[in-house]
Amino acid sequence: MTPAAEGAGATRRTTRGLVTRERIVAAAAQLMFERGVAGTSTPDVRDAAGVSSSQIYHYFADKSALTRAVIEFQTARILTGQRVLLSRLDSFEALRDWRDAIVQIEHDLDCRGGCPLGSLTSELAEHDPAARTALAEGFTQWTAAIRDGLQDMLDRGVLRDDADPHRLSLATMAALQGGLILAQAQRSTAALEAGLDAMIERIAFHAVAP
Amino acid sequence: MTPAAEGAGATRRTTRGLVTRERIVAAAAQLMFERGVAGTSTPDVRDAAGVSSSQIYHYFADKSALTRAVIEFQTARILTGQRVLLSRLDSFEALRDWRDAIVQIEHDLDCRGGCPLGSLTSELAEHDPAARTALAEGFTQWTAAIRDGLQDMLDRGVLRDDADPHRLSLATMAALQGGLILAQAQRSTAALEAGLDAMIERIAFHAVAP
DNA sequence: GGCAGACTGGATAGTCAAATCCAGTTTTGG
DNA sequence: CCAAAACTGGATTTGACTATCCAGTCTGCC
Repeated sequence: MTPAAEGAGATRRTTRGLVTRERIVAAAAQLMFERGVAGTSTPDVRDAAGVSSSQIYHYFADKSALTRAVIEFQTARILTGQRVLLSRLDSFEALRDWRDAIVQIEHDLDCRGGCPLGSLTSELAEHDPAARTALAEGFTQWTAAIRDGLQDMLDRGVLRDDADPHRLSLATMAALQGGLILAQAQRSTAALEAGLDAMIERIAFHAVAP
Repeated sequence: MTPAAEGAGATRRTTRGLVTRERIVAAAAQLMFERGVAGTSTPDVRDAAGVSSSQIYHYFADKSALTRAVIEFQTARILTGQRVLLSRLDSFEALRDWRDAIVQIEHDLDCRGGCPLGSLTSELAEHDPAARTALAEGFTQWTAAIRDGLQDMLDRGVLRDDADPHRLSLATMAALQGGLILAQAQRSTAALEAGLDAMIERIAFHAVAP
């Protein structure tokens, strides 16, 4: 009946339908970012997206499926939104620009909302296995983007051979996520700045001597 | 009518009542840690604590008040639970022991649950100001415990004067929180280990030369 | 231009949790 | 030991949210 559910195989929808679907996901993403998943009801999404209830269940099997679409949406949003910065995260200057941009964004938001993926993680990881997997994949891609930049620095001889891009990128992502959590709790970017700065300095420790 | 609500001023309860109250908080804390606040209903807490519904509302004005009590409970639990390790977090050996203990705990939990405070933060910070304040205070105390150990190392000449205990403790807490989030999403302690190791190495950078 | 099916809107079951009420029991202080 | 208050248990009310249903509309295709 409902031909699509989600996923790849099913009969594709019209352009108009896909636009509507995307509008629902975008509205849900915004609301879930602001209020959390549990704090976002389907009537809320309906009103914000300017559609009717049945449409949500036309495009998504249930709220859980919608949530998974939101995770993919946020992952894509982060990766494309930071593409300019991430694609050449291959020098200390670029690292510092990236750090400054993140701190600036958080500052502009008055430290509200944390990380779009991090917030979803603590809310969903333990009772929605599919969501947890999708979030893990999102973090993996994000971390990989950082790792690639560091690998590039290593290949170009900016970093010494004893630098481990994979481990450093994991540590950087940890500092970022924790910094965002603390920013949200304390309404201050101090921990975020300290965490990212410490990681950049840690990476700089592996730089070839000036 | 309900004389207590919570807080300091009101008529104090009997020992028996306080024990019951504590049993409710402990049960709620465990459930909220496992399933999140929204995923924990008052009937769940009632059953887990072995009390009846009305008792919960006898001791707490509403679910929000219970949640705040859980935050204080978890803060106290962390600080006392890590007291042995935190009280003398004043050498590199102690730092590594602390790091190992945290990784071990997370490993024993199969990376489930994240941080008791971190999980609550992303769920509550944006729609419960009192909870956000309580969480911020919890993080501040926890971070201060780390900072005191680093300050001690600085005072004893283990660290050089250019080390900033406050900033280093903030960065360490960020790496810890982010590491726990990533552990929860990826069911692996890799990022937690990388983050904490990087911070310890970062601190070691300030050590007086051997 | 007209038909099949995709798409939409609002109304509505059915479920579950938050919070209240009240009758009965236990504890505490004098 | 006795009264007053604290405490307990379960039933109940109220409200909100998830998910479904169905009648009507719009779109794309021939």
